[in-house]
Amino acid sequence: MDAVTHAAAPADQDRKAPGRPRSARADEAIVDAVLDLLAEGNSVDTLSIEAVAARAGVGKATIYRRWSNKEALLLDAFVSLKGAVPPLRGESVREDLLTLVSRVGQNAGIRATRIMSCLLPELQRSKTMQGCFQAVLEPRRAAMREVLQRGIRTGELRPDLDVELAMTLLSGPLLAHHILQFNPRLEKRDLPARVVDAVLAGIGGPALRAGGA
Amino acid sequence: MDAVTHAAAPADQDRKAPGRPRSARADEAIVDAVLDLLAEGNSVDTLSIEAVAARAGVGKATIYRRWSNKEALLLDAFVSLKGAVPPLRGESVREDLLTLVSRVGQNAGIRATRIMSCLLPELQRSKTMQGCFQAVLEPRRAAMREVLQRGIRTGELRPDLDVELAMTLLSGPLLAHHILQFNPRLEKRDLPARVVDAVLAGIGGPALRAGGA
Amino acid sequence: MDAVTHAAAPADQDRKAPGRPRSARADEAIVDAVLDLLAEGNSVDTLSIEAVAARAGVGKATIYRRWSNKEALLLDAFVSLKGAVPPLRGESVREDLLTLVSRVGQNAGIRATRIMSCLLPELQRSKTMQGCFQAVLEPRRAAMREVLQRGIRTGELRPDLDVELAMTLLSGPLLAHHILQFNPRLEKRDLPARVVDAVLAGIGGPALRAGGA
Amino acid sequence: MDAVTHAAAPADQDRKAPGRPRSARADEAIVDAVLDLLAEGNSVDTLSIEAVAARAGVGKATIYRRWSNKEALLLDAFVSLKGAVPPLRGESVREDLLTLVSRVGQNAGIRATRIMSCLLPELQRSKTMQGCFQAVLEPRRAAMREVLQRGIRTGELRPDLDVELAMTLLSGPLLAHHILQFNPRLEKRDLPARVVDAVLAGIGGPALRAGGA
DNA sequence: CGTTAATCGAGACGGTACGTCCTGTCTTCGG
DNA sequence: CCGAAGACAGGACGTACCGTCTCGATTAACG
Repeated sequence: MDAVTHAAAPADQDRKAPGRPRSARADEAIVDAVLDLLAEGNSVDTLSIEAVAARAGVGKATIYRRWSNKEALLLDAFVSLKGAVPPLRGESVREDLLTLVSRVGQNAGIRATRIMSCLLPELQRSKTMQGCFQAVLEPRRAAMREVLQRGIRTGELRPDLDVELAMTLLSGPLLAHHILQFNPRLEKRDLPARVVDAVLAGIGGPALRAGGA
Repeated sequence: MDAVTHAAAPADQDRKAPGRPRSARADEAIVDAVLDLLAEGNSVDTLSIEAVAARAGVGKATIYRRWSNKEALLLDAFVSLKGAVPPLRGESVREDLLTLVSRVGQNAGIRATRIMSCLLPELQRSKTMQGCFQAVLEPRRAAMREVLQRGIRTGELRPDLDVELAMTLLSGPLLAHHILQFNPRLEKRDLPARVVDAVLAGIGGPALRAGGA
Repeated sequence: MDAVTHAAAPADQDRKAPGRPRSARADEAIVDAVLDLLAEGNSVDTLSIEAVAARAGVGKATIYRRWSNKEALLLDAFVSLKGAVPPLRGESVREDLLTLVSRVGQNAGIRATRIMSCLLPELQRSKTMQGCFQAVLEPRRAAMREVLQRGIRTGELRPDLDVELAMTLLSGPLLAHHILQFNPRLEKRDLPARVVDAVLAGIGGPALRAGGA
Repeated sequence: MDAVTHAAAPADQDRKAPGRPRSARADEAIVDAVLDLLAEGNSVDTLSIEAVAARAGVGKATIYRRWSNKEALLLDAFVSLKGAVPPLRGESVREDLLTLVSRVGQNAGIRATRIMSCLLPELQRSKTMQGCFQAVLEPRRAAMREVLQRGIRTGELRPDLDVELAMTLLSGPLLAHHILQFNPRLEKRDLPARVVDAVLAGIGGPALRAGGA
C-alpha cells in the first residue's frame, strides 16, 4: 500500500532481497516523527528532514532510502492517517451519507487536516501526487457512489441525479469549511447533518420549486 | 490597501518622507515576477525570494523593505489578482448566484487558484493570514449574503434558510473542485450552473421529499 | 599573491566590483582557523571545512566563495606561513648557505611542516598545486642559486659544480629529515651545519679522494 | 608479516580456527583494488573503502575484518610494494651505495611513490604509522649502514664519518626529488650516480678545501 | 544649487537545510 | 564461521536560500 510511494519497494516479488532488510521500526519512527512535528505547529517548509531524522533517532540517509523527497514522505504520513472506510448500516440513505460525510476533513482530527493542506500546493503540479491522493480518496468515494445509486433505486434520491455532482455537493462544503476555513460565521454545530439535509432538500423556496429546475 | 501587509508603510501621515521615494516600478515588477514564477510551475517553497529579485531586476533588500517575509509577499500577490466583485443584475436570484459563483476558483484563471492553494498551509496557523484572506473574501461574501436574503424575501428561497450554510453549499463544491481537484470524474461542462441548480432544487427524490426535511 | 589560488579574485582590474566587498577579516579568520586546527593535531582529512567555518565564526559559503576546495585553502594557508627570504651577510658562502638551509622544513615551526606534508599527496597529481608550490619555493631557491654561483667565482666551491644538484644535496637531507622523518637515529643537534659541512667537504676518504671523482 | 597491521590475525596460535577460513583471494583482490585506484589518480581521501570493496568484488565487512581503518589498509598496500633489499656486489663502496640508492623513491615505480606520499601526513601524527614505516625502511638502511662502515674500514670513506648523517645525505636528495618534486630544473639523467659522486667528493672548491672542514 | 537622507542595484555576510556520499557497524542470507 | 550484500546512525560534503548588511550610485525635497 505504502509501497506505491516508496522510492524503491524492497520486495515486490516473493524473492527475498539480499543484504540486511530494512528496519520496520525506522519506518514507523520516521512517520511518527513527521506527525509529531506537524502537530507541534510546523508547516511543510518549516518541517525539515533533518529535524525528522533527529526526532526519529534515524540517519538522514535512512529517510532518503525510503522516500525520494519531502512531499513523498508527507504523502505517506497523510496516507497513514487515513482510517478505513466506516461500515454503513445500509438502511437509510441519509444516515449512510451522514456516516460517510461526518469523517470528511476530520478523519484523524487536526493532523490529517493539517497534512492535507500542506500537500495541496503539490496537488496542483504533481501528477503522481494527484494519483496518490485519489488512491486514498477513491475507496470512500466508491462507497458514497454506491449509496447514492442505491438511493436512486429506492426513490430516496431523484432519478435523474448526477451522482458525481452529488458527491461533490456533499463533500465539498465540508472540505471547504475544514481546509479552507471558508466561512467563519458558519455555525459549526451538527454541520455534517445540516449539510446533508440541505443538499437533500435543496435551498429553493416555493416560488422556485413551483417552476421546477 | 496593500499597505496593511507592508513591512513599513512609507507614508502613514501626510508628512512627506525625506529621502528618495520608493519606486512604484519596483513594486509592480516584484509582484509580476512572483506571478510569473508561480505560473511557470513553482510551488510556494520552490519559489525563492532570490529568484523573484533576479526576475524583477531588483535587489533582495528592495523586496524585504516592502514585505517582511515570503508569505506576506505571496498574500499581496494573491490580493492583487482578486478583481472587483462582479456587478449583479438583481433580477433573478439564480442568475446572480451564478454570476458570483462562476468566479469561484477561477477569478483570474489558474494563477489565483495556484497562489491560493500555496497559501492554504499558512491559513491553518497564522491568524493574520486568516484575517487577510477573509478580508479578500468578505466583499464577495457580503454580496452573496445580500442576494440570498433577497431570495428569501422574494420567495425564491426557503423562508427558513440558513444563509451562511447556503453560502458554503454554493461555494464549497466549486472550491473543492478547483483547489482540491476533488473528483476527477466530475463532468466539467457548465459546472457552476449545475451546482447552483442542484443546490437550489435539492438532490432528494419523491420518496424523501414527501416526508420533507 | 594569494589571489592566484582564489576561486574568483574580487578585483583584477582597477574597476571596483559592485556589491558589498569581501571582508578582509573573514580571510584572516579562515586561514587562522585552518592553522589552529592543524596545529591541534588534525590531519588533512580530519580537518573539515565545517570545523574551519565554526572556528572562524564564518559561514561555509564564505569559505567556498574564496576557495574552490579544501586543497586550495590549505595551500593558501601554507603560503601564508612562508616568511620572507632571510637576509644574507654575503661574506662567507658557508655562512650564507647555512642561513638559507637552517630554515628548511622549519620556517614557521611545526605548522609549515605539517601543512606541507598534508599537501604532498596533491603535489603528485595537480599541476596547479605544483605551480603554487614552486612559486613559494622559487625565491629562496633563487637566493641559494646566487650564493652557489658566487662561491664558484670566489673559489669556495668547485669550478665544475652543478648548481641545481648542489641545491638538492643541501636541502634534500633536511627536507627528508623534517618531513619524512627519514632517519630517527640521526643526531639532531646542529643538523643544518653538519649537513652543509659534510656536503661541502664530501664524505669520501683518502683512498677515494686520491682517485678524484 | 602483514599480520602486524591486521585488525585481528585469525590464527596466531597453531589452533585451527573453527568455521570457514578466510579467503586468500579476497586479501589479494583488496590490496590490488587499492593499488589500482591509487594508480588511477585517487588521493588518500578520494579513495573510499566502498570503492575498494566494489572494485575488489568484496563486502565492506570483509575489509574491516582484516584492517581496522583506511590507513592500516594503505600501509599494507605500501608494504606489499616494497621489494627485497637488492643484493650487493661488495667490492666497491660507491657501486654498492649506488645500487641501494638507485631504488630510493622508485622502488616499484610510481605506485610506491604515490602511496608513500599519501601516507606522509599520517607519519606526522601516528606513532604506529611511524613504526611501520621504519620497519619497512630499516632493512635497507641496515644494508647501507653496513656498506658505509665497510667504507670507513677500507679507507674509501673518511674515518671520522657520521654514518647516520651520510645515509641522510645520500637518500635525502633523491627522496626530495621524487616525493617532493623539489627542484624541476634538476637534470634527471643519471641522478643517483651524480648524487652519490657529489656526496662522496663534496662540493667545496680548492679555496675551501685548503682550510679543511 | 548643494546638502541630506532614504532609495536603488548588487552582492557578501552568518546561518540553516538540502540531498549525496562515505565511515565503520550491524544484520540478514547462502556457502 | 566466512562471504556478499546492503541497511543502519552519524557526519561532512558542496549548493542554494534565508534575511541582514554594506557598498557606490541615484534621486528627490529642503535649505
